[in-house]
Amino acid sequence: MMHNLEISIVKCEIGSILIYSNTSNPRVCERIEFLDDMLEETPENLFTSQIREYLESSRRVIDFPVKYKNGSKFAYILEKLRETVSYGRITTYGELARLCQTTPRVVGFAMAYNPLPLYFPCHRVVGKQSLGGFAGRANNIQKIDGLKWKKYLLDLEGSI
DNA sequence: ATCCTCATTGCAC
DNA sequence: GTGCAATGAGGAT
Repeated sequence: MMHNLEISIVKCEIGSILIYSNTSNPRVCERIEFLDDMLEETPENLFTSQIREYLESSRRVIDFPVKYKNGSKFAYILEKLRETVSYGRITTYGELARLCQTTPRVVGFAMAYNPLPLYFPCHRVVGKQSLGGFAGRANNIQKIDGLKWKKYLLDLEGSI
């Protein structure tokens, strides 16, 4: 399942961002996760520098090489999100669902399974009446305060 | 193969 | 207000 992945770590105000990349050529990012704990940072690389620039507000688009399972409805929804909702903007589950010809519920599911948050900016998808949710984990069993991260990212982008 | 889980919304009563 | 249908994919068994 998780065979040859290397973990890079960037710290921020509220915790750590974990970047899982493969070790083959070319190096691509396969997963991004959030952790409430403050971990030791790893040496700088393409992935950590982009994340750090984003956190310092000098970068608005994460565009390092990634790999994810495409061709599914979920992947389509994530791709549509990435191409239509730019930095500092937000949308709702319902709006994105209309754009993708599905239901808001399914958009929520797609966000919950997002393996590459920040690259696919799922934090910019909010509920009609509330902020909605935020899992912040693609696969691990760590429990984090997801909403705290969603608010942090939206605040960073000035969307509050 | 079956069951469960997971970040929603709008409409009917 | 409450109830419910719509409805992808992954993981466990």
